[in-house]
Amino acid sequence: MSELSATNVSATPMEKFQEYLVTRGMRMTRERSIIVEEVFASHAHFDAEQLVEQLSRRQDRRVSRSTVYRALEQLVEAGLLRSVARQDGREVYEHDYGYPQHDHLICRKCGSLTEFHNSEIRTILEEVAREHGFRMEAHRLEVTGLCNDCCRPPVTRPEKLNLL
Amino acid sequence: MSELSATNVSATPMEKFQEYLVTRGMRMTRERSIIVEEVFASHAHFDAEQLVEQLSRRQDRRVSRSTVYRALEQLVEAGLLRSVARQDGREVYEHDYGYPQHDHLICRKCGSLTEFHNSEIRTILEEVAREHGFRMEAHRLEVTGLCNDCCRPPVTRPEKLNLL
DNA sequence: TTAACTGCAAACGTTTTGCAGGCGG
DNA sequence: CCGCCTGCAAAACGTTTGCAGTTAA
Repeated sequence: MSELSATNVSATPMEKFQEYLVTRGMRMTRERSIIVEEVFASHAHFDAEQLVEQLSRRQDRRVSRSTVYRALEQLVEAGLLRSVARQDGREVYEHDYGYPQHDHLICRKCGSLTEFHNSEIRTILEEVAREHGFRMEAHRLEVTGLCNDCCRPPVTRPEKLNLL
Repeated sequence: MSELSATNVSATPMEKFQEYLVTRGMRMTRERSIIVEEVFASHAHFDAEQLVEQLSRRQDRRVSRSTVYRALEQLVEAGLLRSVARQDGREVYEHDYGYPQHDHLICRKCGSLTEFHNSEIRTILEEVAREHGFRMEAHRLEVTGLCNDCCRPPVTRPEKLNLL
């Protein structure tokens, strides 16, 4: 029962981060708590730049870019966030903690990021890892192509109409 | 039969690149051919920096960093290379043309990159894409964790031997 | 001949870092 | 009060780009 804290799955992100910090002699500062609050206020994908901008609109306190980058690294390490893709040269993050495992369809044209869930993939990867004596910790699967909206060919009209 | 060149799968990488270039009014220069030669001389994964360094050791001609970056983009576009992962902030490339589809196990400790093949994954992704009306063009699957060698705990010797 | 290509150096955008002062526990 | 944390500015990093001269076709 002494391991309860280590396996507690019902804690809030803030509590989980707190736990991560204290077990490493680190501190829950005002800046870190603001960042966690902001990050978990919505479920959207985001990159460092977007987070910096969102934070700059808050009135409670300014958080510097450096602190944001440092916190993102810690949140990933703590298992609260994961980096899921790279877009326009920036790392894209999303909630990891308390959010079901999934992967992404990335449209190369409009940049849209669509989540999909398929449990077989994880099963296959576990088997593959076992075969290779590899201890899998995470995976990142980016499926690129054209989304439903961008699939439609650039021709505005079918050839048939040109018969006239 | 007029489409032979477009569907020719037995051409060498050099020939295929040549074809890509001419159909776009581009030219097969000395630099580009040296790069293709160097890239397809071995089957190892590499990044731009490594390629630049390899090329700098050649005696036939110096190829600038800019030209390397420009060529890498073209080789990916031509379907000869694909970027498979990102390591230490650098894009990692490997042969795409004439090489069976596969994914990678990436050790976060030693950085080793192990290929594995699993045809089910592709099948699943095709199905997922269909369900979402997504036209899949490619996928990138990075499985991170600890490789066989790095799995073993950091203890250098069993406690037993310390009994003496 | 001429337009695509190259090397150079400088620019670029993201991310990291050294440091002096601030502040949590 | 110790030492972790912050903001700042500057550095670092991989990559891209403008340009003037070079070269393939």
